[in-house]
Amino acid sequence: MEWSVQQIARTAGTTSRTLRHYDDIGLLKPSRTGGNGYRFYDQSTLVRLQRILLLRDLGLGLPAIAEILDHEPDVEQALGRHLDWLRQEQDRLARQIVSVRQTMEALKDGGQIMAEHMFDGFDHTRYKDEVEERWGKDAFAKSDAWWRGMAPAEKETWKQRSRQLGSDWIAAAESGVSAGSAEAQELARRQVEWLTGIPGTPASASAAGGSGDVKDYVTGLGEMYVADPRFAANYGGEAGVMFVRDALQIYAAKHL
Amino acid sequence: MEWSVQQIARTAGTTSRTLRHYDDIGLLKPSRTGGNGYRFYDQSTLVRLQRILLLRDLGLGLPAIAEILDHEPDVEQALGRHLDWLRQEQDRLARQIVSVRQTMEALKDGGQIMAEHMFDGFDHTRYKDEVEERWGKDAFAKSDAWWRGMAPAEKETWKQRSRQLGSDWIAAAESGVSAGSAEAQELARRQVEWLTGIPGTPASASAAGGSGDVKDYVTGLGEMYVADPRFAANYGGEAGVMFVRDALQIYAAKHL
DNA sequence: CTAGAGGTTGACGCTACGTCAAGGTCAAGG
DNA sequence: CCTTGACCTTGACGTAGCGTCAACCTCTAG
Repeated sequence: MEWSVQQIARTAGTTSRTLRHYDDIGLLKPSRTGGNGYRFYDQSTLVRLQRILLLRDLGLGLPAIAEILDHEPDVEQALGRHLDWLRQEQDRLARQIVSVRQTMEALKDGGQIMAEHMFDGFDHTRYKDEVEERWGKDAFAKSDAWWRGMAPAEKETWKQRSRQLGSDWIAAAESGVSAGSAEAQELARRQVEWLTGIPGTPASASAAGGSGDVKDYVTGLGEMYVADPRFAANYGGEAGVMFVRDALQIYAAKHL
Repeated sequence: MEWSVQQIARTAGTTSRTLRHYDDIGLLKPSRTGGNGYRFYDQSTLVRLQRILLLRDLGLGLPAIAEILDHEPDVEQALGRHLDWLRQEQDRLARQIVSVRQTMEALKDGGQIMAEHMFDGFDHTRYKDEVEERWGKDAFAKSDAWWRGMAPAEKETWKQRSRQLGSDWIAAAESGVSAGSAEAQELARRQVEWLTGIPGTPASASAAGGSGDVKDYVTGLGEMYVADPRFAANYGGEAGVMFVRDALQIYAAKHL
């Protein structure tokens, strides 16, 4: 008993194109090929096809399926790995769903937010809670008022400096220089200088006088960067933030 | 102020290749192109890039992103649609996870299961609960014993008939003939004949005598096919099962 | 003999870039 | 002036799994 492509395709619930594809990649060869090139399939190939389709429905890729069918003992191990992969995908989707909903809420709160902050990589309000908790409500209020009072052009310049600092840090970290190098220390100096411009922080308060607070503040900042995953994204991954932290620590010990 | 590809790429946290791609597809054109072909970007293009990357991180496709950025009012609607899509994907993954785990458990229970039933498209035990609930435990026990007592070759023949019937139904449904046509009615006859071979069903009990039960049974069978999504898969989708149901109903009314 | 159904082999299309390959451009140093 | 090295350019292939023509045989039934 043997069948043509269409017959097999209908029986198994797939298409002839799929069968030709499986033939091409060597996943499922016809049991016989006629002199006219026609493909014919028998029972054993049909069974193999149905195994393939079952595994495919479970979400496995064709190479993985070939692996399983050719080395049967690995089947449970392979399924286990696939299960892990499926769970990872679900987690990823869960995170994306949260992000999308947060974005939508932010857009509802004020359409302006989008144009001004949400989409330009410098969301000043996003850190409200942390700033308040760390440095007091007063600090955030001052800082916020300062920001809102700024002209758009000034804002742009400010944001630009922030971004430039970030990318310079990344470039330095990737270049492989040490955290104590002159290059890194210069960046640390710029970072502190930049911080001095933000009102409500110990750095700005002591811009003139200079107190021991600043040292702790700068050192603590580095630790905070490392602990908070959002900063990792801005400083080129985990290695990047650790580089920033070390550079700031060394700078604080030497100069503050 | 303008920057080169690499500078923009580092600032925004992406690669120059991505920028060239966005240029190619028209998603993000450089603000200026030098006589030497070099791409240069300014502040506004940088902002646009950052919007693009934000939306990309939310999982949107590039065409969707272009849509949003070019017709801003649609942004929340677009995000809503995207959210729906993300949820659907999560559901799909959830179903796959369940399937994979079931398969793994089935493989643990008896490695034989795989070779004999699980993978050959005729999982006789899969319907145990439904069969018991519908026709009583006795019916399932009989049916199961009958199946287990069969020689492999006989089993193959039986499964073959089942598959052949399935694909013939699909072919008939797709050919566009009506449920009352001679072709469909012949299939219905074969289906009833096939059912007669399974012990423990009203169809087999009355194979000789013929009682009113059979009519109800066959009619009910059609309804069950329609209600159960697993059958839809075997009969070429929703339209397919409806065709089968109608054909069986007409046949039962005429001949039983 | 001629449809018509069904078969074949290419080959492009789709997502979003990664990854060579081959070759200009530009600033700095010998 | 020439070289080196960093940075830029335009192709073009590869990826996963087929869908979808296109152009062209083959077989069967009327």
